[in-house]
Amino acid sequence: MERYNAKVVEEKWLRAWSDDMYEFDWSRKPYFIIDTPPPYPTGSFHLGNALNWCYIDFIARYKRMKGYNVMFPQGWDCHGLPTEVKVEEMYGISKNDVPREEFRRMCAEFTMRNIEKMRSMMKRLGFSIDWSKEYITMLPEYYKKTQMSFVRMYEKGLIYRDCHPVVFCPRCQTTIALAEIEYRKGKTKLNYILFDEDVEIATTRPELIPACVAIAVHPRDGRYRHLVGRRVKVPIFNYEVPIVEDEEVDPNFGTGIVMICTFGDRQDVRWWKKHNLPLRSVLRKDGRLNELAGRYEGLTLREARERILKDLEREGRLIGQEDVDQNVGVCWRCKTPVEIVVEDQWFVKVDKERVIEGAKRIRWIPEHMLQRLIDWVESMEWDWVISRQRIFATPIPVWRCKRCGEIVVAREDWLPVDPTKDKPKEPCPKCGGMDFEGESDVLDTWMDSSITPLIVCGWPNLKTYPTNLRPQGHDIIRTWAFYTILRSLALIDEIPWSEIVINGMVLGEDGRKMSKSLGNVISPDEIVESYGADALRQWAASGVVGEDVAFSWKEIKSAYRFQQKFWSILRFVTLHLKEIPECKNLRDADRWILSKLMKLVRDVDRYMESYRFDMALKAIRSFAWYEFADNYIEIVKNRLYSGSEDERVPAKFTLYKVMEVLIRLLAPITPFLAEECWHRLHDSMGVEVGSVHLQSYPKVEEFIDEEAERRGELIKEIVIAVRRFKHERGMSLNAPLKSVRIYVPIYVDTRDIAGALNSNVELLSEIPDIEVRVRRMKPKFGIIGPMFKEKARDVVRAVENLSDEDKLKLFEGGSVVISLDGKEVEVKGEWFEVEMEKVVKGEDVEVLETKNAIVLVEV
RNA sequence: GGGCUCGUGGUCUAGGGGUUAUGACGUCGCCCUUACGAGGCGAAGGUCCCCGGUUCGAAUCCGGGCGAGCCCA
Repeated sequence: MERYNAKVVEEKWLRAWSDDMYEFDWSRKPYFIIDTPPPYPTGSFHLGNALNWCYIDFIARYKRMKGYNVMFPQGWDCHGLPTEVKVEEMYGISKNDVPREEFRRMCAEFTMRNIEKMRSMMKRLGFSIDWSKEYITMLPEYYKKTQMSFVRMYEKGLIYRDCHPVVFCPRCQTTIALAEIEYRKGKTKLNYILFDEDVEIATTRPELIPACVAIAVHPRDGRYRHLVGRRVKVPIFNYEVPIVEDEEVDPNFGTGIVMICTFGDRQDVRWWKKHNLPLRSVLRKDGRLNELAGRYEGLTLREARERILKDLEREGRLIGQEDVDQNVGVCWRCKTPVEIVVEDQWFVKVDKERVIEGAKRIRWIPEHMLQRLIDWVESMEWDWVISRQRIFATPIPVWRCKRCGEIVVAREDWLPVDPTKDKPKEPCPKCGGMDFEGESDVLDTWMDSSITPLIVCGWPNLKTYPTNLRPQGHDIIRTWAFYTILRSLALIDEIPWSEIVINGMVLGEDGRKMSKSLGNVISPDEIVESYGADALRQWAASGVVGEDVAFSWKEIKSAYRFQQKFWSILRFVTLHLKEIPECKNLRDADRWILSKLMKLVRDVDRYMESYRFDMALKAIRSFAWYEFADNYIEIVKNRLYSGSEDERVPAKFTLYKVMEVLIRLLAPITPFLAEECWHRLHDSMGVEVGSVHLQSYPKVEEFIDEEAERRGELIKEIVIAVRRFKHERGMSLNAPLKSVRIYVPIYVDTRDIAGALNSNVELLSEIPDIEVRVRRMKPKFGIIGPMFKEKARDVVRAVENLSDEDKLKLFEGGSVVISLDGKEVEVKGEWFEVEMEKVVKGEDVEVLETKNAIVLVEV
């Protein structure tokens, strides 16, 4: 195979590799356990996932080669709104149109199909996942544990039920957590509305007038001091509300008088609590107004807004309107503006201090990502709402006694349960009643996915803890990372991972977020199709962990090109290998590259250890391409082709050694290329080997040799200088030279220099006697022309005829006096561009100077 | 509005007090050199965002601007 065909090679190894290569084994330590974040089975494994998984795989393969027993599990976080929404769309139904069971089945089926699609892409990309550890959160053996975690936290008093304002999505008809709100910039109208005859309020939410419970002004707002304590009538609805004062009213916004509703936004909630105001909930669970809204009952908020504004206008109470910018909170899933309602819900207590303290005990990479978590936790105002009014989710294992109202939580040995179908196995502990109502609310999906580190370690019978590593994106620090830390601390009083590696987002080629609407989405399939998985993996490695990376076809192409180069290096090497060569008679050049190879191993190992895959790959690439291929191989070619046996063997050994090490260094990053090369290399020597992925990582061997490196650098320097000289002379690079004499400060092996230059090489024992001579004086006619006009040529000729001494004077910036038509004229050095050359007195040789050597070449 | 990150040749990027600032892509010139022309050799191209400060010395450290991105309000 002359060219490296990534597609053919990769597909071959996908067939050849078996899954058990990567199987984790509890009986062998040391462990390295990765808490893979289970992706949501959307059906497509996008480039962002690919980046994240590449990082995981680099680490997993590296650690495995370093002797760790690595667990790289794969899970699927199935439950949740997105699938419900998709299924509703697909079947053209709403969740309530079919029985719960049926709806769940539809979601589960859809999810399994999606998982299958994503699995195959993950396999195609060569991830060393231990599929025997796969878990699927919607299956009973998993959600049983989710329920168990609920029960345990409930028993510890960390979960409670309460009536509290929560965020509600009217479209999805469910509660959502604070973390699930997104903010959208938008414009809206600020409405000036007259209450009574003299109180002019400004509001962006006129539709919430029926929920108005107070009016507020700033305490030091001189305009309205007299209003405080008064009561005003709410227009249209004609009930009275108090006027209160509060520091947080912005006197500069609108009229400086605001209406407090239950609830327009989170500020309303704060005021409502602080001023102990009554509750007027006007929103029904279907997102429409209820009976408190009087004649607007049954309307959606949007409809009500229009009607109310119209009615206000008719009554002469709508005094004015103006455009304002506003950021509206929307549901992360469907982008519908969210509302705040008060509902009986289940909450998880958030112990901010504890989470922050725990998070600080985890090593964050990059470090500054910890700050994001801290900022988020510190800004949390409410506990975590975990109940959802949906279907496809883990049921909350709780019943209410119909007789006495007692809450009955399932016992662990009853799990898994679905309280909408199953009954408690004991009578009500309080009143002995047997009639129960099962909880129909279900758990937030994060309740499933925030116990994954526990699950992979066998919880509740933990085999080890914490896990070593959580790799994930920075977009889900406030959700996934936060919830997982919280739950791990709550359940077993231990942090979930000792390290967390954060990956950036993948941007489109234009540097903007990848999105369908921008049309800059690239799928892993496209890349794999034309360049293969290894090229994609190299692209992933080329960014800095934690920073956003723009996708780039250029990077993919240069990765592909490196593969070709590496392949061609391998071909050259195998051309010269028939058996494993002995390590003997090493010459300077061999010792030099081997020493540099060992330093490469040392560096790459450090880079991999600190997750600097970009540095690791870069170091490997430039060593392979520039040091090994361009220099070492060029230098030893002559020895390989026409050297004696004693000269050839050490070169062959070196080729073999360098190649063998490079392949292993590459294995975690480009597993396919490495595997193919590993086998080709050993095949050529007639040696049977196992997979490169079961080998150990290269170690720094005894080849480091500073002295050899100095000599090798000299050899390289000299060869490069003479090759450049030949090139400038238009000579072919293998053209022989009459003689090459070298003066170097230390002894150096001339065998390979002679070979590479195809000439005799002699070492000089003394510094040659070199002097500088002006080779050519190129007149700057732009200066000389205007000065001397038609005499310019004569000036130039006169200068050309000057003695070497005078020319040198011009070169040094001085001036010389010449005679022109009998007159004396001063000529300045700056009128000429002077080209210099170095010569050895009395000899016709070229003098080449390099950093550490003087080379005399005779053509 | 707050927090975090970042501003380096045309583009992307490394470095993070000390000779001449790294590399890649692109551009230009030369080369059929027994692994590779998707290659080799070489060249051009920079106010290291701006203004101050610390220092013998700042692209680098500090302060302040300006700009970008992300996260959050």
